[in-house]
Amino acid sequence: MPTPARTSVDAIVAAGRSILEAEGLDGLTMQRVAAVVGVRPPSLYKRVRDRWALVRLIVTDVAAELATTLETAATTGDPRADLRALAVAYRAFALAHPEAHGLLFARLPEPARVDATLNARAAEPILRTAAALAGPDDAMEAARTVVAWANGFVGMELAGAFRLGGDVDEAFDYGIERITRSIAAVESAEDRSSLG
Amino acid sequence: MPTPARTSVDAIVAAGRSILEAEGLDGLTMQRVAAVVGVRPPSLYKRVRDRWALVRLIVTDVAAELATTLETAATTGDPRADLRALAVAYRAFALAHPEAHGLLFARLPEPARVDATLNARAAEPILRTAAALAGPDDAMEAARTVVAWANGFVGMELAGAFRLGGDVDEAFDYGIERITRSIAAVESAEDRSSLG
DNA sequence: ACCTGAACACCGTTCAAGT
DNA sequence: ACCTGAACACCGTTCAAGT
Repeated sequence: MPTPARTSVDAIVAAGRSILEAEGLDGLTMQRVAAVVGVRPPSLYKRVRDRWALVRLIVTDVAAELATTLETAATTGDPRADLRALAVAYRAFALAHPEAHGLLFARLPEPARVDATLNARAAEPILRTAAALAGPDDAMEAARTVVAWANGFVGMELAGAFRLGGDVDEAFDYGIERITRSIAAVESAEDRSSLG
Repeated sequence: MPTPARTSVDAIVAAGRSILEAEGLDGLTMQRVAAVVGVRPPSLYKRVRDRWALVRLIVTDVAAELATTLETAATTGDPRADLRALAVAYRAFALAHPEAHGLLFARLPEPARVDATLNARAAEPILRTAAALAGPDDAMEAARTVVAWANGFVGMELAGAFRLGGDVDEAFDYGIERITRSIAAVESAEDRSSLG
């Protein structure tokens, strides 16, 4: 006799994300997840293969949310303004979901790695903006430079690595401004005057 | 009746580092460490408070090694060449010790966090070089821009995040060159000609 | 079909008892 | 002093038995 489902993959992923954010990856246990969705731990294995598969589902969820956030962040049409908006949106996302963001770029075992196409979707707005700024030939290198900087910046911020004083917001502003300038194929008038 | 010590903190840390690099943080268990150093797990608690304290000792060891590596990397006296040398040395260190490097910037629980003074020692060569290039007023922001970029770049490289094709070495070269140029207080002659 | 208790292998950690 | 076996609480995972 069939029994009605008492939970769902969506509920499990949602519970997992909230536990992850509250207690970190170590706190994300199958037992905690089961307790939150209201089943016994063995029942989770009807929906997800194992804990790493659950982590993969969570990371995928986070990556999709980030991709959507970035897609809606670059809207002005001016590549310089768009690049700054992308960096600001990315940083805000990371600070709002520190554990989830950490997982996005953590060294995870193969079964927890997110699909490459999703990776591409999140990268697309940056790649497009970088191409507009640096020209098609340098687009990939320019995009990687921006992404590496932004990723490293918020990663260090979240890891508490900026411990030598100074204003972190100021360093962020300085960074995005200099990097934008450096990957631009042609200097703007302001660049020349401020460099003089 | 006193018993001769059968292991040492140094041996435990060394074993821990080698297990970490071979099997990742999840594989770094007190049981594996005990087996490698040749004692039973409870004996480890005579030398380290708990597993996170051991992680802290390991991270401290790695950070000290990185600091020494960076200190000996910037030697030409030319800040542009030194900055590139620092970036190259940092990347080589990270690629040679991927798990250890990952730990260096991971979101670790408080008891595993490394001492701030060691942080400062590792940052010093970069801060000095950035100051020579960007001037004293922008030194901190410039150093943070370089460090964020380098850290993000190798972090993404190690996490397998560069999956859209293109040459990763080329992106690294492009990045360090553009960032160096962008934080320099005064343009060099080559900058002007290549920007023209 | 889905859920569960029981079970197994593993882990971190404590502690009394050994030398 | 240091080391150990035994023990406890916890974890991931499997599986036969329930509905």
